[in-house]
Amino acid sequence: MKIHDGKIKPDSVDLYYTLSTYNFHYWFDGEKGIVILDENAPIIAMVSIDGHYEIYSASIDTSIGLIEKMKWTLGIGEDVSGFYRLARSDPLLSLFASRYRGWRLRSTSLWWSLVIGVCQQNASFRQGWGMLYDIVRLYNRRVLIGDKPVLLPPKPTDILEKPELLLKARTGYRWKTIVNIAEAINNGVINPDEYQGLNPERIEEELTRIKGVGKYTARLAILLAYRKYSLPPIDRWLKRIIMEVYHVDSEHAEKEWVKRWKEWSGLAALAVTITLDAEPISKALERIKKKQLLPIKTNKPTPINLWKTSRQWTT
DNA sequence: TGCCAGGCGGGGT
DNA sequence: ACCCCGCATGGC
Repeated sequence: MKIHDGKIKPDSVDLYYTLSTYNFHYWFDGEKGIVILDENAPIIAMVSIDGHYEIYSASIDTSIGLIEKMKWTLGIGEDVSGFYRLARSDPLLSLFASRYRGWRLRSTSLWWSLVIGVCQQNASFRQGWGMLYDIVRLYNRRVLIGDKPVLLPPKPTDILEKPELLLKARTGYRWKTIVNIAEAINNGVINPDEYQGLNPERIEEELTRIKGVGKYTARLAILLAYRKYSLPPIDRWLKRIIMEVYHVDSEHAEKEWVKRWKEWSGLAALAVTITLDAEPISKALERIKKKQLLPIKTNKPTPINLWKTSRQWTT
């Protein structure tokens, strides 16, 4: 049932960029997108790009702080001027900084952030997001928003009840890692609610205790779930780009990145994938050489058009 | 068709 | 501490 509505002042935030980037068609339609405020209850906000929102909850019991949570999830009120200041004079992201200044990271729960990370392991952009798309479709968890059913990501317990669906979702050998994460959260070995106040190094330590979760996956999850940007998730793809653009060797890539981006290293890493359309590495390097450093119009799936292109992925 | 890709852990040195 | 390999899939 609807428990609240209103309008947020997005301020300097562009809600279209923020809601559309790295999203699927069932969660963003070009005008409205969902923001999950409580994945268990569940409590969901339907947010329009003009700032109007409606909050729906499956139960009457409604916790306070929902509007704050919604704003936080969308990066409203977050001061990212430091990031854009650095980006302005950066050879990779200066164009992005002027064109996509209103973009903010849209947060997801630690659980789902980790699943996102696992699906990027040793896979192309297309393959990884295809897995995520299929996971959501196959587990088919739904909640009513008004009278309309909306898909939600599966809960850890859903995974533990039907782990075999992960193979149907073509996650391959990654299925085991996803089960490990679900178990860790279910057992309380991992406590997502306790980590917001910890420093990212400490969270990374905790998360990498899960077998199959390494440095890259942990850092991507920390970035997406807690908006802590100081530890960059640097994969083979970004490492090659750093070597090319900043003229450093493989061993110094991370050091150079952090030296340049400081506490914004994680956010900058994500921005690079957006501005280069997550192209495979050889294409990405060509784009850099040709100074095509803004997203292009294409029918192939990219971070900014995934919400449109994923429509034709129906399994 | 046979590579190989936005990781990772394990086993060898 | 390193190096190196296998790993499920799908896309090219």
